[in-house]
Amino acid sequence: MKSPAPRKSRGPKTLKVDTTRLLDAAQRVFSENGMGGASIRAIAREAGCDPALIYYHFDSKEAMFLALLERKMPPLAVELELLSAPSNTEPTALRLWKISRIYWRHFGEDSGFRAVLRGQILGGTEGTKDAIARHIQRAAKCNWAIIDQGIERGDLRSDLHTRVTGFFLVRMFMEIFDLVPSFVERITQVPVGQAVAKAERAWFELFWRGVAAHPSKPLPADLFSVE
Amino acid sequence: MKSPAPRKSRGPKTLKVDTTRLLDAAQRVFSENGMGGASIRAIAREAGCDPALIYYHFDSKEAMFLALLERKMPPLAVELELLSAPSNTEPTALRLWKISRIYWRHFGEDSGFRAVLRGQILGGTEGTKDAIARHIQRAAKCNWAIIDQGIERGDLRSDLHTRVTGFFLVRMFMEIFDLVPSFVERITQVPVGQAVAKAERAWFELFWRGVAAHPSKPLPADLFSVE
DNA sequence: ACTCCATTTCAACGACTGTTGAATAATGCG
DNA sequence: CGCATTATTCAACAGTCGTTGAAATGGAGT
Repeated sequence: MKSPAPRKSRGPKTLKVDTTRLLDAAQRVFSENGMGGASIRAIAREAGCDPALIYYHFDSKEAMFLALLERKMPPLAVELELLSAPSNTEPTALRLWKISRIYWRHFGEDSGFRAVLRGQILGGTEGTKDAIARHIQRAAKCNWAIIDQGIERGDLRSDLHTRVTGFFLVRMFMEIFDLVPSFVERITQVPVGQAVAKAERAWFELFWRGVAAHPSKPLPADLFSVE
Repeated sequence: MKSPAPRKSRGPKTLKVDTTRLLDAAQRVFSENGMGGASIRAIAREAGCDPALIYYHFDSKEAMFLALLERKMPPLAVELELLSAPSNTEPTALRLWKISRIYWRHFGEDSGFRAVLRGQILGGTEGTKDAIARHIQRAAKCNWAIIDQGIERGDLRSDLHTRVTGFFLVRMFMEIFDLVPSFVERITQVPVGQAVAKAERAWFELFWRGVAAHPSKPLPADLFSVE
């Protein structure tokens, strides 16, 4: 005997499912499942509603991704813009390290979202790629400014190519977040524990020696305790 | 009036479709479309046969990917093992640079395949992840050996962490191959042209300053013309 | 000539995808 | 109360995917 189809009641629920709640669900699903498993149906399940409801709030899946991007990226850029203000006279090494802390706070635990972002940069629609580029450029300009100011202040080598140097700094941090967990477990057989944190510091020290005008001068003592 | 279904003849064709031919097709499709677009049907189309034939030669799509991996990785490892032999007395900087040339020869133009590999490392089945880890480890050991020998010979800083340093060197080259084309076009608005080659050299110079025991000693003059 | 085997195609299965149109229920307003 | 609006669900469409079982074909061996 089949039970007579326990249909959910239609019409507005007491707990309204609005745009924000859908984006929260989308973010969780993206973060955990990455692009592959992030289907409309999975997001709807996470939000506790029907897949069709998503199309009441968004024009398409792509539009939802863009809305999520619009929600996640500007706060990152705002922090970076604050850090990169020319009036900021903190040591250049500290500012560069803070760049990575900011990226960590906004993207560190979102490995799935990073994977989606990467996938869309490489193979999204033109509209999506343009939107991503605009957001990344806004953040990247801050990194470039910090590097340029570092050169002007005599802290960084004057023969650096600003843009490619910024790319190196940030991308390697992202790679560490993404891949070190897998590599540590399966390839190096080093205890997982603090592997990511150790790799971050090793990378920053290497980077600093590579870009500093006077690499033998010691880094600020409490640099790596900055949150 | 529908034409009477121009069926292909069954049975062996004059041009036999064997394992090699299927792997060739798979490699082309992986390279261009990445994992997402690399369906069994697309590979079959590329090989000029029916999708079902693939299951005559391979147990599953995963098995085909593993076979492709088995065909692509060992030649890379062999080249690296030759380069990392302790009897090799070439300058350490040259050996490190040659590492990147080897990776370039084997993976440089295979952006789709790199993407697939990355995806499988992060989200493949346990069997696939193990197989990939075995291959990567074999190659990575060579890089570690070169770095260790560089330290012993006094060319590299003695406080380097071998494994993480090797990770940095290779991963950044891969990132450059993958992302610089997109970034150059959409974010930096620098002419594309030789951007990847320039980034490669900028990265190697930064890396070398970061790891060398005496970074002020000039690099071998003709380093970057090595193929 | 007949049989057997290796190779190839066909047709379908079930699952999943993004998306849409219609039906339905709760709410706010006059 | 009646009505329009808003929020929600249902059922389906057309497409893709990996995979499978059965049928067909050509050639080799006897």
